[in-house]
This record gives sequence, structure tokens and C-alpha cells, in this order.
Amino acid sequence: MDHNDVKKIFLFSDLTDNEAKLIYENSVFKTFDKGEMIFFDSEPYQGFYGVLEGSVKIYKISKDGKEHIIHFIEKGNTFAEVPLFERWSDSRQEVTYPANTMALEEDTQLILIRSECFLSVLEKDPGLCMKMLASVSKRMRYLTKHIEDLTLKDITKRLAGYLVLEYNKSTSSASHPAPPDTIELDISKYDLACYLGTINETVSRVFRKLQDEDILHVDGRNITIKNLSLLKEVAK
Amino acid sequence: MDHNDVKKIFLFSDLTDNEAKLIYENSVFKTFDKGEMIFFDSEPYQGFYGVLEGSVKIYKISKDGKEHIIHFIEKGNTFAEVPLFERWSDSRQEVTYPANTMALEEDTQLILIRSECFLSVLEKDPGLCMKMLASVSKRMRYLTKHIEDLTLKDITKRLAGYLVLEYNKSTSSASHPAPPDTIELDISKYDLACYLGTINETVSRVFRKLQDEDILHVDGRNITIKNLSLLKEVAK
DNA sequence: CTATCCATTTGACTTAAGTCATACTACCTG
DNA sequence: CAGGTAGTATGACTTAAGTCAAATGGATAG
Repeated sequence: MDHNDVKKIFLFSDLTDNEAKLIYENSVFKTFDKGEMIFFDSEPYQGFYGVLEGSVKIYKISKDGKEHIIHFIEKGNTFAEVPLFERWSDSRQEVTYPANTMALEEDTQLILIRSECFLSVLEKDPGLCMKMLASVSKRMRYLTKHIEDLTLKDITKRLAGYLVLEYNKSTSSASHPAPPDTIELDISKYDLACYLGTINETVSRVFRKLQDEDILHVDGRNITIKNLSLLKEVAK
Repeated sequence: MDHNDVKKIFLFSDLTDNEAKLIYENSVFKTFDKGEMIFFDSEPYQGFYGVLEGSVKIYKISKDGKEHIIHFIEKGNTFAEVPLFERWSDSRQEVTYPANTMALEEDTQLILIRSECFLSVLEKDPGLCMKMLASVSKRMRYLTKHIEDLTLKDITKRLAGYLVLEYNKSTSSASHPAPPDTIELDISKYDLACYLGTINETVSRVFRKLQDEDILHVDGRNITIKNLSLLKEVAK
């Protein structure tokens, strides 16, 4: 672990060595087991995190235990930046984390960047500011789309849309030379349900329906897409 | 209209005169009628807007005509900043507005700030960058809460929550010296329904239910809260 | 004053998705 | 290899909210 690990976070890739060292020296590196909590909703704010290895889910839980996943955060990305700027704009305010976060994989490695240190770097580096704005904006666009899906689309459309996105991800990454039209879900079906704003049973039924319509074939976490254009049509 | 009008936008209140003049000279001021469109979903991006007078709604429409309101934006605030930074981070990208926007009041006055000019000011003013980050973060926190409400709460809770917030707004503003526990809805019940992720009829029925439970009294757009603590309890 | 219009309300009915109970499957672990 | 467990699937049923149709009521123009 040295200051070059800091630069593995996309947001920090353009930092000067001095900046990276400063952040490195003021940060905490932690490893989490699969299913381990990183922080809870309404816990006092410590700083924001970057994912060095593995992935996490950001989610809310209702009074009666219903869970909804807002984001999955993967390697290279940051999360929980929002309270940083809330505190900056009103330092009297006691800020808290906006949601719960849990590690999704074994040996998920995170870097915790402390607010004070980061703000001091940020205020002197307009380029970093702009990158931060770009990063936050990207997430806002994504949240808007999420809201749109949740309110204007039924669960079949939402699941189809999710699968199309995953399919695009897997074909654009170099891991599959000749894409065999099969995607492997990288989350459990429970998490998938929570992400789509529904429950296990409904996801199960929608998968079955799409299978009966010959659009895809489900074998555990392996989904074979038999009719991509129809799947895209369903998602609209 | 002069460069001091620019400073009426919260985000711009700390600008130097020179900065404000630069923005003033590169901006367009427009007045809209109630119900008039400001921009459509997927229209090519021109720049972001600030509300000088009146208010607007930001919303999405589904293929079959269902509407969902994502934000109401009021005097002093800005909207549609997201595409600005998407273009900044990838200038080849042809960016579009993420949603539809419509004026909600007669003589809604807006300022349209062009991307190029604003980015040039922003890159040289770290203070403005930080304010921008704070403003965008505030909206992100709000979007997260919106998602939480939509997925984890039924419509009764959502309506109750909305009313509690409106009540707090009206008592904190100086307009009512002795708050008579009455709030006046500043939007139509149709818009309220679209904001809560439901339809007219359902809002109507929930209002009736809350009235029958003696929690509030509805007289057109005037809502008298008869039992605030119970209303807060319902919202949880 | 009456006609028209729009927003809202109400009632009867339908439906998508949630709940509950049970069953199946694969996989660890002792 | 038996037995437990977590994840998933299926069926029967319930329910919250949406749809459709009709009534109400208030505002405004002629």
C-alpha cells in the first residue's frame, strides 16, 4: 500500500504525487468480508470511501424490514461524498451517512478519505473539483433514471432493462472475446429484487415468464439471451 | 435587468462583479407562461437555468403518457446542471436534457446560462466550484430520499410526509406570524399526484381517509392540520 | 343567469404485485 | 452420506393502487 493505490480511484487518477501522498497519509485502508457492514444509515459522518477491490451495495431499509438498493459501487469508484459538501456549506450541522452500505464480495478493500484533509486538497485544485462535479453529475443522471424506472415502468420492463445493461457491460469488456450471449449475474437474486424495487418471488416469476416467451434461458445465475431485440423491446 | 439579477441566484450570490457581468452578458433572460414548456427530454443541451421568479417542474413521461415529477424548482435555485459536466468530461458526447421542464406559474422568469461561458468562470473560481458541489449534493440527498419514499412507503405515508414538509416550510417562513395550522397547496392535485408517484383519484381517496381519521381537513387547496403529531406518525 | 369547462371526487371493478406457505435444489459440514 | 442451510421456485390467496365511468362543484365567459 502506498500513495499509488490512491490513484487507482478514478477520481484521483490525475492528482499530483504530493496530493496523492497527502491523501494517502490521512486515509484509512480497510478490508471487509462479504456481507459485512461498512456504515449504517444516520451514523455520524467520517468521510467518503473509494473501492480498491470488490464491490458494495448502498441501500435503505424500511421500518418493517423491506430493503431497497440504490447503488452498486464497483472498483475504482467512490461513494458517500454527499455529506462532505453538506458539512462544508454548514459546518454547525451534524451530518450523517444517507444510507446503509454493505460489502458484496470477500476481501472488499476500501479507502476511507477523511473530510478535512480532502476538502483542503479540493479547495486548491480546480481540476479535481471539476472531476468531482463530473462524478457526482454522473450519479445524479443515474438516480434520475432510477426514479423514472421505478415510477413509470413495471417490473418486467425493469428486469429486462437491467439485463440489457448487463449484457452491454459484458460485451464491451474484453473478458469475452466472442460473446456467447450469456451473462452471469454478479449479484444474488435477492439483491436483484431489492435493486428492482420488488421481492424474490416476483423476480422469479418474471424470469419464468421471459423464459416461457423464449426471450431468455435461466440456469441459476447464468442467463442466456435468446432474443436480444425482443428483450430490448420489452424494456422500453 | 442587469448583472445584479444574476446574483439573485443563490449559487451566484458570492460572485465578483466581474464574474457576474461576464455571466450576465452571456446569458439569456426569458419569461414563460403557466404551463409553457421550457425544454423537452432529450433535446440538445443549451445550458442550465436559474429561476428568478415563479417556479418550474422537472418531470418524465412514459410511453403511455404517465407523468412523474422529479423536482419542483423555486426562486433562487438552478436546474439542469448535470449535462454541463457530462459534456465537460467527454466533449465529443452529444448531451441532452435529462427530463422535461414546464413553468408552473404565470410570468416565470428564467436565466439561461450558456455552458462555455460558465465553465470558463467555474474553472477559475474554486469557491464557486465548492458552492456548485454543495448545491448538487443537496439535490442528490433529496433524490435519494425520493427513491426511498417511492420504494419503501405507501401513498398514505408519502402524502403525509409531503404535508409535514410543507407545514414546516410555511411555519419557518415569516409569512404567517401565528401559524393557523393551515397550509395552502401551491400545486394542483394533479401535480401532487404525479409528484407522489400516483394518480388523481388515489390522492383524493387518501385525503378523504386522513380527513375521516380526523387528522386534517381539506377545503380545496387549503389543508388544515388537526393533529400534527398523528400526521407525523403516519408519515414514518 | 346559464352554459361550459376544468379540476376534483366518488363508486364499481380490475390488476399487478405482495404475502404466506410449502417445496425444491445445491452446497457445505460434520 | 445424512442433515442442515441458504437460495430459489411455485402455488394459492390478498391487497394496494390503477382503470374506467359518472357525478359534483366551482369558476368564468357570454
